[in-house]
Amino acid sequence: MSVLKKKRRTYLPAAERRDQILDCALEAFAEAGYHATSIADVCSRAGIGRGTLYQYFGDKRALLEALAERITQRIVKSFSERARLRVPPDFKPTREQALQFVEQRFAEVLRAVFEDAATARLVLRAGRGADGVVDGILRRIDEAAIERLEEELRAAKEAGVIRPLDEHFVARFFLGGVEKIVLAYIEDDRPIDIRAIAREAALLEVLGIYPDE
Amino acid sequence: MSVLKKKRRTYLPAAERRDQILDCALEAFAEAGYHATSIADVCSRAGIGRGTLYQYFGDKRALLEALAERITQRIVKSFSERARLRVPPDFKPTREQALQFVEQRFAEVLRAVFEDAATARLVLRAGRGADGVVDGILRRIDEAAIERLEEELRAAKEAGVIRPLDEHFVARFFLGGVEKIVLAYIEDDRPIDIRAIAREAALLEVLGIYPDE
Amino acid sequence: MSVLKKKRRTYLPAAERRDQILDCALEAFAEAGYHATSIADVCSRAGIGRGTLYQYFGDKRALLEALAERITQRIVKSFSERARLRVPPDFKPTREQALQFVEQRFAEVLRAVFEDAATARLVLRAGRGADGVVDGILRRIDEAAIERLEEELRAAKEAGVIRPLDEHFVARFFLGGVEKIVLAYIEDDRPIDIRAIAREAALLEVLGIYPDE
Amino acid sequence: MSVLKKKRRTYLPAAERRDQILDCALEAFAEAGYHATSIADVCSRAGIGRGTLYQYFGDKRALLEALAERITQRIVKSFSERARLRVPPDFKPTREQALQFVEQRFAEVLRAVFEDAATARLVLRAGRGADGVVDGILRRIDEAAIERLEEELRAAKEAGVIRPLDEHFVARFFLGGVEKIVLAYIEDDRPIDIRAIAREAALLEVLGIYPDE
DNA sequence: CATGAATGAGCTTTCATTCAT
DNA sequence: CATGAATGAAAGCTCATTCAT
Repeated sequence: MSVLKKKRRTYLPAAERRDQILDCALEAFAEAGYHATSIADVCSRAGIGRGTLYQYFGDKRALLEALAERITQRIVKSFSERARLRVPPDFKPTREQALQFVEQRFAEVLRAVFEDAATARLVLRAGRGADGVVDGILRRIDEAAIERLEEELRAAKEAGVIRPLDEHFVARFFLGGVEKIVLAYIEDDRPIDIRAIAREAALLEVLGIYPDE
Repeated sequence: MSVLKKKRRTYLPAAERRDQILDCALEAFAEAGYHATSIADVCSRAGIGRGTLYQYFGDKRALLEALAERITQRIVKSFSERARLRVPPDFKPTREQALQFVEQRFAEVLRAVFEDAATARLVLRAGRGADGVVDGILRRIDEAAIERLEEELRAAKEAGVIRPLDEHFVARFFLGGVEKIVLAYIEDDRPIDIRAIAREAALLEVLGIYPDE
Repeated sequence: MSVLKKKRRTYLPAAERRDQILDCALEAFAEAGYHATSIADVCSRAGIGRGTLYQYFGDKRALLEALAERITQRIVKSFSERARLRVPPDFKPTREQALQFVEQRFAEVLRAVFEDAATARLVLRAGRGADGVVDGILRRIDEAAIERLEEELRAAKEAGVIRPLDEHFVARFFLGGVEKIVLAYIEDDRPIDIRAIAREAALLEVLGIYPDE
Repeated sequence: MSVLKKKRRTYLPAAERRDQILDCALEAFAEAGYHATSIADVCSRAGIGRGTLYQYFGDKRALLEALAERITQRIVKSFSERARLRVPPDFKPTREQALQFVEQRFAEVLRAVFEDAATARLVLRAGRGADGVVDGILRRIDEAAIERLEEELRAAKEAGVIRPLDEHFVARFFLGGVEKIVLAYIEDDRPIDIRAIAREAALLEVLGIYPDE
């Protein structure tokens, strides 16, 4: 009778439904934050009943954990697919070569973590302080990125391509810098210009701010 | 009448009571995060009834806002007390001079924002993603710091003391780096070693990672 | 297709499937109680999908009703198979004869109702307070037993074999006593020793506690 | 404006409020059973908000536990107030004396446990099978009564006033009988005639069913 | 100024039941 | 006959906020 949104029941293979729910949860968390998002919000986005969500995720936290897990997987995979830095003996890159290399490396990390604005929002803002357990998971994402950067720095240092420095500190410091820039993009709702960020950050990392003599 | 430890009702001048409540709130938020902290937590720390708190703050968010405000004030005051960078014409600092200057500047910012671990926790973690409005306030703290750094960079650039660069980007980037380092201290529950952080960050800022020729 | 332990779908004639489901339901209810048992519990015990159960039973309560019905049937049948007490005129049993008779009678009732521990659990504990309607059904089981005992008492009284008494009261009272004892066995998870219970109860019923003169 | 039941907020001393809630809960549980009673039911009976109930009881089970506790207390108190059976040496009661004594004893127990119909309902029906923990508490009530009866039987046996018997069995058995009778009253919604029950039960206990010679 | 009992909107979660396959 | 993904009413519970004292 009524033409109103009675939204016929739809069936989906389990794996697809799970992914769909995760997509909706990501969207919702990114928009409003974890706490401000209710299970009902996520479900209505997904066009499912509340009970359905609970067939796939034990509770609200599990949803966020699964989301974080999915991101972690993507990053780990992205990193493991690229070969590690191999510096040939006695290779002395020019400044420009060094710049390009660093820039590429940054871009790679950025693309993995901030593939889309929603994920960036989740990792950098919506998920923080949400819950002790989830905080831990999000931190692992950072640690994975830091570790990766660190390895590269170590290789470069050993090859004498960069000056001696505390790789862990530097890796963390620069990831922090990059994240802060990404955050600014997010907060202004601008699309994240990964290439530009990577370029500027590389310049900074390689040259510092001291002028050439 | 009652001889039981009924925690005799205490009276305090309004301003003092307000400050005391804020102190307790800061403590509580820093320990458990904004959402995980209940009004009752704050009140019992302050040794007051729940109604009393509401005579000083309209709602829970107002508490966080007031806290952020207090921090912002401190930073603004701290900054305005220090003279702006004045570079004499034709002054060419040595690298060491530049380093020392940058280090001092970082230390100053760090001390203002991360004076105590609780405040650092609040700004960097507990307050994030807590609430749209509050996020805005916390962002203002960052913006204040960035602006300050930016001004100095601009002055230095105009004096030709540093290479040409996008001051806003650089200021934000380095604040992000510093914050990330501070966050690591917080998460490991180590006391924040402001001097060491400032030194390392200055090195990085001034020299980058490229080796001397 | 799938090689996974997908528990191949099995087909059963309706009557058999129905019985199997009832067996599983009895087991589950006895173990955890009616409310604490979920339809899913019963189904997984039976190795069937949830929808299947609903082809045999309209709802959860119907399951319990069917169970109670099955027990009632068994008791009624058990009783109707045994001849009623026939006291020959002018027969004066000795005490020992009376005792043996009463004991046998108790044992018979006990065996019918408490044939297995699961049924006993259901009737005495798991089903109680479960649901208004079901309570009524369980009560009918009791009433059947009471009625049976009552008839025998009446016959005995008319034959002058026992002292004058309110048969209904006595029948109910002694059933209550016996049930309480069985309950104690159940709660301690001991196997129900029907013979011993019947003996003690018979002694009590026949002799009371007053000493012989 | 509206004259509708806006039910002005009422304040009560904590102890009174607690008792009032317990009274309402007893009433509700007795009428509908534990599971079928919702927290909202209890609260609306008490004319309070749902949150108020949770200031006094941690959760729904705690409500039932408190109720059981209150009953246990009353029984224990009632028992401890009465002197234990003291049989003078060489005392041989007549049958009638024995009867009167037993009758009094039963009446006492009955009055303690089944003071009001609602409590009787709770103990015998509404609370059973409600929840593992509460079942335990209700069982303790029974055990208290059984223990009491047992002690008296033991004293009587030692004095040679009754025949040798298993006191524990007999105590439990007779409590079961009495409860079953009370249950019948409850289920038929008749007022519990404690005096009549005690009389009949005493007759049965003392004399059994075997006729006088 | 201070209190804490009272409140109820709103959230998460469960689970008996339905139905497209 | 059988399935299990989907459902949503209904429940328990939390906690920021109010207000009579």
